[in-house]
Amino acid sequence: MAWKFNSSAPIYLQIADRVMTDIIGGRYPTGSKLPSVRELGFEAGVNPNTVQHAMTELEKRGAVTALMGDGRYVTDNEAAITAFRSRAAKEATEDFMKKMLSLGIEREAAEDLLNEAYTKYTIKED
Amino acid sequence: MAWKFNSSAPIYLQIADRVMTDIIGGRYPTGSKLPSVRELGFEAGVNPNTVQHAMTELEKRGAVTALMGDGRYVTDNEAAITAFRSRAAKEATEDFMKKMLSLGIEREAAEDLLNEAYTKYTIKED
DNA sequence: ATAATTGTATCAGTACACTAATACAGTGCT
DNA sequence: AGCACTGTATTAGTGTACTGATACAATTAT
Repeated sequence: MAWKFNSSAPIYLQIADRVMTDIIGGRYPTGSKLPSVRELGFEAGVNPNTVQHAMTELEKRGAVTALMGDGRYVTDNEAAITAFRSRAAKEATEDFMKKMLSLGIEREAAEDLLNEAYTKYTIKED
Repeated sequence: MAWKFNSSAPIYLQIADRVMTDIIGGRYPTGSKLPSVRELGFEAGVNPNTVQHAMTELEKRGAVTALMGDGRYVTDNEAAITAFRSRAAKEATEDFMKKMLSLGIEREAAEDLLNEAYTKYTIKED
């Protein structure tokens, strides 16, 4: 099934972010082999060249390494991935806080909303 | 001073979102007059046509109304703005929660990070 | 009426994301 | 050696965001 893309950002960046999140979240484990650009392109419903573009981005960030003729691998540097996770989490958290403040929503109300969201999500999952 | 834009999303949408957030946050009060497209274009450092595009977007959402030859006004429908705020807050909250979960960060850790962010922010402000 | 300010529309040009097709380069398997 | 798989590169074409210039339309103030 083709992935869902947001028209407001370049597809290659959305692919890069998704794969990056999958790496950080452990769905592509440390040192594991990634699907080929052709495979991912088929899965996502985009041209392999677009996936290639996304992967180049992830190499810039140091998250993956390409081996000519072999494939592409998640970095085996566990510490680096931990650092990626910390950074991504911190950014997401601060962005969330700033967004809520700019909407005129104070700390307590924001925490209440978050609790509500988690509760609703948890109930759904049980 | 020109606004800061993220290269990964169309500028007109970033302008639309910023103005929308300013409306919801009360920096453009209910029923108040917005800066002209030329004024905002100068302030943001973009072409007036780009601002026009952003404003058309906000009109689709029902947040602003244009009066030919006069100017552009925030809707005077207080309830609608409250609804915008609730929706935006809910979306931001759920996006945050999903992002943290996909990063492999559980509820408690996420709440800790949020508390940390607020504490740090509050200390800075005092 | 006239001037000034507003929103709106159109046109041409630039930049770039994305597609598509194709070729080439390197590795591993048989 | 040969095949199948990988990543990489190149080229051409399409769509669209954005700029810039310009013109027109409508309202308000003088």
